Amino acid sequence: MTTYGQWCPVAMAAEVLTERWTPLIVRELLCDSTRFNDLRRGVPLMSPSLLSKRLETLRRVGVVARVGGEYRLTPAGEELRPIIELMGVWGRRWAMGDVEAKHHDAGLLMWDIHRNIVADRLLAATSR
Amino acid sequence: MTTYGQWCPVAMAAEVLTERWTPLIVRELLCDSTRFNDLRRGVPLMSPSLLSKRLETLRRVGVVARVGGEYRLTPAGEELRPIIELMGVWGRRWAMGDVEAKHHDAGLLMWDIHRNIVADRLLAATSR
DNA sequence: CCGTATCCCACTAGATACTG
DNA sequence: CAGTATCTAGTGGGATACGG
Repeated sequence: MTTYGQWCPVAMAAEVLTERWTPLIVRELLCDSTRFNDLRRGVPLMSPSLLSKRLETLRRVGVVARVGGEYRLTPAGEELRPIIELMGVWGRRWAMGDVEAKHHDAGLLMWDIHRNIVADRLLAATSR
Repeated sequence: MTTYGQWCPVAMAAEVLTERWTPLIVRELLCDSTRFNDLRRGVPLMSPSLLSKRLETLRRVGVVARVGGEYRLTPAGEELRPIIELMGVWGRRWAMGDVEAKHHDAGLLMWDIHRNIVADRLLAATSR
């Protein structure tokens, strides 16, 4: 977790949240996955060693706590919920097929189509 | 921008937002920095070539548009505002000195002290 | 079931210099 | 002012195999 060298709250949050896979792990934890292999099933394309490493990082920064072999969000972790939820709202609106909601701009539409194609290809590999 | 291979809105948003420096660039754009060198001043530790690359990525995914030599957020970009703002709230509460607001847990407090020390060291290098 | 260890390569991003 | 080019070191993370 490299720092940004800025005394800015956004940067602080970014240091925690913008590591690869981390928002998805938090999403799983918010959905009450608590065991290692539960979490794995939520991010099946992530290697177990990396998941382990991320959970350790999250523990170190105080977002996750280990309670009796379970991973649980701390209060600080729980308060990431609105951020993850808003990310979901944004992603659905702007990166997925929620075309009705957005402006019918040609550039955006092209991007949307592109993203759908990519996603379709990947859909074969995963369930969620 | 590698994908997560998940048909999940959180993952879609994460693909855009969790690249290094990106949330800070969006923060600057939300504060009405529009010129390249304005943005640079906001992220002084970032190399210009990387900033250029990030802006191009943001343009490609439809978050930023170039209007007459200026970088401006699209509607999709503008709708990232609540996410960045919440990141700021979280960062201030949990990663900076807003001790009053959090539980007086020893572990968290230690972490807070640690973070402050790190930040103090970095404060010499940057203004913001 | 619950992880850790190891290997290794692609790629990221930092440094620096340079140009219109 | 507004970027682009180049170069390289380091590391993040994917794959795989293994141990508690």
